[in-house]
This record gives sequence, structure tokens and C-alpha cells, in this order.
Amino acid sequence: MLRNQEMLVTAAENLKEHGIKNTPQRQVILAYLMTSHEHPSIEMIYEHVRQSGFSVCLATVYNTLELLQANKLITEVAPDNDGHMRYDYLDKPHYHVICVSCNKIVDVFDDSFKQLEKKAAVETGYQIYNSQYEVYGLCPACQAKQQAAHE
Amino acid sequence: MLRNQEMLVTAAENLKEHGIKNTPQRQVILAYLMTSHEHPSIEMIYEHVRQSGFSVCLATVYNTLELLQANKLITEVAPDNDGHMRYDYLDKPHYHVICVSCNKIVDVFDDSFKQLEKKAAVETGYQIYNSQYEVYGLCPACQAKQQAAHE
DNA sequence: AGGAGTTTTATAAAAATTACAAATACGAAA
DNA sequence: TTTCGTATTTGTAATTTTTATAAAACTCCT
Repeated sequence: MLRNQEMLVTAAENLKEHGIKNTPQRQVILAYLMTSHEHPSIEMIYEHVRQSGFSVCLATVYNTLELLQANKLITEVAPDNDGHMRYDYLDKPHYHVICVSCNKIVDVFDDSFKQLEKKAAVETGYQIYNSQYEVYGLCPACQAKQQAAHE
Repeated sequence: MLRNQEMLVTAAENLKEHGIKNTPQRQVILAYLMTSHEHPSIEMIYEHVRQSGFSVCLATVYNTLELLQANKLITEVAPDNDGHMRYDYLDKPHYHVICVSCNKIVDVFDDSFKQLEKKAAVETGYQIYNSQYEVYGLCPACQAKQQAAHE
């Protein structure tokens, strides 16, 4: 598991650059959001940290996510169809395509939706900070399942 | 309050068209989402119905919102900064500009973000149902407040 | 108006989130 | 290094939000 070690180091550097005190819990949580493209829920993050061999409690997961969000390292994506909010590392501008059946979330690295921010500012007088685009549909696997069911 | 009466009728027709059984609670909730542009939370909807002189319980609000959503009459917008999900009537395509300070939500009737759906389909193989765009920033009132505070 | 089938209500149960104080860990400074 | 002040984590408990349930009330079709 050298990869994991490396990611923990990268995450640690990331935290330091943002002036956030380093702790094992924060490292693991941030590394998880940076590498896995699962867009995990609170519960998934909690489980992941424990399975990585570190102690955590849910309060820490909540606190850490709030902290990382305040520092614009991560963002809420959207609640999945079980009502659980999902989280993502704030990498290059991208949007999310979300399966309404299995909740699989795919990144699309296309920043053209960002251009609408200017228009929004003009229309509303708001001072814009950022924006987010989500697309809902059926992933290929779930399309296939649906096909099979109809036969 | 003739306006309100009219809206209740319009909402009732809207329900009928979708084959949804009519009840006072459903009428008021839908009319509220159709006319107020507050993008209310569960709690706000609950209070509004009561203040309109009808009985409701929270379970009914939850049930009704789920039903209206399933029938694509309304949609979840996004959780506000208190963590409360906001709801909106599904009118013509538009996106939301959300104040991160006071949670005020403004509609912008510009459907250009919808054009990205095609690209998303090609990129991901998903069968797209719909999409949503949210912009976050500071509303004019909160900008002014911030100014005042800095003096 | 009558009656089958829904919906609402009230309440309880479950789940998710937040609060808090004690214990621990971090990292700056010596 | 070791020490020390401060920040963070932990383990509950308390709160809040959401869901489940069964009885009562209501809709709407005839």
C-alpha cells in the first residue's frame, strides 16, 4: 500500500498549505476525497477511516468536513436518492453526472458551466463566489438492468 | 385575498392534470411553491399551511413534497447554509442564485445550462433525465451589510 | 348521499446532527 | 528533544430531523 502512504503525505501537504493543523483523521479523510472518485457520504467516510486502521467518531467526520469545506478544499455535491449528502474534492472545475438508481457519480471535466457565473452576476447583482452543475440520469449499468427487466 | 383563492384553484387544476387526488393540504403546498418565490424549506412550508388556516402535520408535508417531486411538479433546490433543503416549483427551465449569508434564492430564467445535458450524455453514456445549476454568492443586501460593517 | 380506497393526523420510533466536557495529540519554542 | 499552551478527538447525551404506523377523516366516483 505505498500508494496510500503517498496520498496521505500529499493530503498532509495540502492541509499545511491551507494552514490547517495536521491530524491522522484529517489526512485520511482528505486523501480519501482526493483519490477515490466515489463522492462518499458521511457514513462512507466514517467507515473508510476506520477500515484504514485509524480511530474516528462521527463528530470528527462532521467537524472535518465542515473545516475542509470552509477552506474550499472540498464541496458538497448533492444528496443521493437515499437522502445522504455526498462530498467531493474540489479539483479542477467539473460537474457531476448522478445515477438516480444506483447513485453512482461521475465527474466531467468541462468548465463551460462556469461561464454562466458572469451572466448570473449581471442579472441578479449578487457577488458570485462559485457555482455548481449537476446532471441526473441513468448510468449504463442501470440502463442494462432496466433492459433485462423488460424482457 | 382573492389572489390566494385563485391560486388554490390553479393548483387544484394542476394536481388534477397530473392525476393526483386533491386535498386542501396539497393545494396549499403546491400553490405556495408556485407563487411565492421563497424556495421554502420543509419547516417554512409547514408554517405557511398552518398560517393559511389549514391543519397539517409534518408527515403530510414530507409525503406531499415526495409526491409532487415524483410527479415532477417541484424539485429540490439545494440545502441552505443551515442545512435545510429548499424546494421550488418546476416552471420553465431556470437556475438558482443563492446567497450564502441570508439564504435568499433568486430565479434566473436562462436555459443555456440545459444544453450541457447532451454533452454529458455523450461523455458518460448516462441516459439523462434532467439537470440543475446553482450559483452561490452574496446578495446585494448582504453586500451592503458587509460594507457597513467594514467602516 | 353511500362507500371503497386514500390521505391526514397524532404519536412513536428511528436516524441524523449537534453539543459538551474530559482526554489526547499537535507543533511551536526553548 | 522535551515542555507547554492550544486545538482536536472522543464518547456520550441531547437535539433535531425523518420515517413508520394505525386510527380517524376525507375524496371522489357512482
